[in-house]
Amino acid sequence: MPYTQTFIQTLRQRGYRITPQREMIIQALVQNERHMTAEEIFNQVQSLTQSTNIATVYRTLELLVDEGLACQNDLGSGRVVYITRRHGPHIHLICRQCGNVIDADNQLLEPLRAWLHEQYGFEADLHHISIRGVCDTCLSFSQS
Amino acid sequence: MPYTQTFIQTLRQRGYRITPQREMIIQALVQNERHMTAEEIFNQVQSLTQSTNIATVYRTLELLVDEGLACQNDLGSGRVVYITRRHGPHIHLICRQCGNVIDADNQLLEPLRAWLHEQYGFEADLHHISIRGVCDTCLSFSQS
DNA sequence: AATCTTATTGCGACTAATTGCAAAAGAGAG
DNA sequence: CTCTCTTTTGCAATTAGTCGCAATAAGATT
Repeated sequence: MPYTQTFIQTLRQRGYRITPQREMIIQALVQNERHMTAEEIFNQVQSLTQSTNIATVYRTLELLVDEGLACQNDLGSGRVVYITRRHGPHIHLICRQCGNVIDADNQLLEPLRAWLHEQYGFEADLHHISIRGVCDTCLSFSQS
Repeated sequence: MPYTQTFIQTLRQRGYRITPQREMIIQALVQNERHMTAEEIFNQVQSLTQSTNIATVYRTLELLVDEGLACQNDLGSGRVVYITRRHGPHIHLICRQCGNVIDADNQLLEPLRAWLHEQYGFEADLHHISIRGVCDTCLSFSQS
């Protein structure tokens, strides 16, 4: 609950209007503390009140991402997932053969981030990054 | 032309059947030597023969990606683009505010690739990677 | 509390991409 | 060349996500 309020205060301070819809969407995302699809969030909000629309969920999530409060990730499931930035940063290694997702440590990204900033003035969002490839298991399969 | 044939031979060797549709799709992708959407490829193939379907284009492109012959990238335009892996590797820096795409050098990715392989046995596909963030111009805007 | 301005919402239409399934066709064997 | 087996295709339906626009409602002002 308190973190939900922090979220809402931040948005208010930045000049955005706080609507019941936005409150409920943020609450769903904060309380679950995991990757969620827009539809999962929509269903949770829907169970509280009928007056919500999937388009509003998408728009609110887009706002949170744009404001740097949430991360958006395509984990290859055919649906984009969202999570708050409160969650510790990590790399998602997505196997393009079996579809498995491995969570890797992201310490190696620090030099990359620094370099991109230095060379291109680009503030990279490496908090939750997805990298595609082939996993251990699938590699040994194709060798045998 | 010769590279198209190399492509086709590789697929044949791996047990895939070569159809006129696949040949034309591969040819379009190889000859253009740039990022292309599925629809662009479809239109080019369509101009050669009517007997093609957009679903086949998507399925063929998916095959090329799975077989490591092409790269798939979401550059934030709302449409996924494809390019052959013959093209030199690089990083796409996508600004989440203005949508601009900067092409960066990818030399810094080598240590990351080596580390992912060592630690997780994961063969990362860092050939054409997309990184989201905020660009130079948009950063200085928000500061002023 | 009433009014005003403008951001936000809901709706329906639309787009990009995927999927299930029957029909078509590639490639190997005879 | 024909037959057979299995992959691939085309089609139509479906899904995830976006967009334009009129109606609604935050939040500031009085």
